[in-house]
Amino acid sequence: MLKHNHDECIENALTAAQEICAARDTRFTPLRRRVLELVWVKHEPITAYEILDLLSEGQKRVAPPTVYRALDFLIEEGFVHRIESLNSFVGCSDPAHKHQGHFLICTKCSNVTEMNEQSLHDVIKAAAKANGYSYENSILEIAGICENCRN
Amino acid sequence: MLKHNHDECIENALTAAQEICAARDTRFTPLRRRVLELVWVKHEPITAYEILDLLSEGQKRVAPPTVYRALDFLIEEGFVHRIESLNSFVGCSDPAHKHQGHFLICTKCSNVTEMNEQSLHDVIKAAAKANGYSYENSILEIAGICENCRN
DNA sequence: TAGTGTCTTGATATTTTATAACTTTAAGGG
DNA sequence: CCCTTAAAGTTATAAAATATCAAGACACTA
Ligand SMILES: [Zn+2]
Ligand SMILES: [Zn+2]
Ligand SMILES: [Zn+2]
Ligand SMILES: [Zn+2]
Repeated sequence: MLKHNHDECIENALTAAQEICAARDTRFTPLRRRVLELVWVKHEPITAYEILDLLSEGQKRVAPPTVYRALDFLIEEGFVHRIESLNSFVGCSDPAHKHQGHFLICTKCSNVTEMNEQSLHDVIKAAAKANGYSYENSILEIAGICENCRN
Repeated sequence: MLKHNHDECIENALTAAQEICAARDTRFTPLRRRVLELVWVKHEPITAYEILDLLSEGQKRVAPPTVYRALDFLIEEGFVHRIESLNSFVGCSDPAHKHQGHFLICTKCSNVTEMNEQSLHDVIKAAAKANGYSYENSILEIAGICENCRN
């Protein structure tokens, strides 16, 4: 992840989510907002139980369903993606357009880059069709070393 | 999965594994053989605990590490792939050449088709490079409906 | 404003998936 | 046969996710 103002980064994500929910008439409750914020605070994949720990700081410990339900909502709305190979979650870089995320994962620094490339989607859909399958969705998670870490 | 003689299917997988291990001087023990057989018996992804149950039939119940260690070996040797999105395991369709598996998963019948297409690998590697990442490995799991189930 | 239905969150318990750590057994080389 | 190492057994626990029921918040309307 290149240098950036991360506070602004978080703020943008929260504002975008707020607006999208208003437009869709879905409820961006304080809890959901807080969980989305926590997903963004760490600019890396975060696990449900890490979120749970952060959420519990300075108050009665929350239970797992609280976190999982909020994550379900955020994923459903397209604000968060799940990284299957890491049992973790990341904020979506393009929440305005619901989509399936395709990811690059750095095995050194754990940073994740989301690829929003139509051509990649097209190739994957074509592969499904070529093998006689209809296409519903796909997960693509590429492990490698990011540019920063190679220098 | 099209009609086929599944007993033969299993037998082929076991024979191939046996020969590859002999060539590599790795140990294809009775337990590992049995676990590989169980992975193949169900021509669908199978979970570690399903294997555990089958393995325990008619004898003292085996413990999880027994299964997970056998699976680790089989994956390492390239005889089995893990399906991340299902926490499950499938036999590899081309064990002679170690590789990363790319899969089509039918959401109706749960059948899985392994794609061994170089062009797909090339596109994925190119996507990594285009985003500044080196390539180590990748998982691609496409969900859809197979040809059989659509008819 | 009280009643009603729906969505959200809280709370408790349990299930599912996976690994750590240590012991015992088996295999292979001299 | 002795020694070393790899494999399998054993016990316990960690990590990830879900089921179920209760309580609260909210909006609609009667
Ligand atoms: Zn996204
Ligand atoms: Zn990196
Ligand atoms: Zn394969
Ligand atoms: Zn099918």
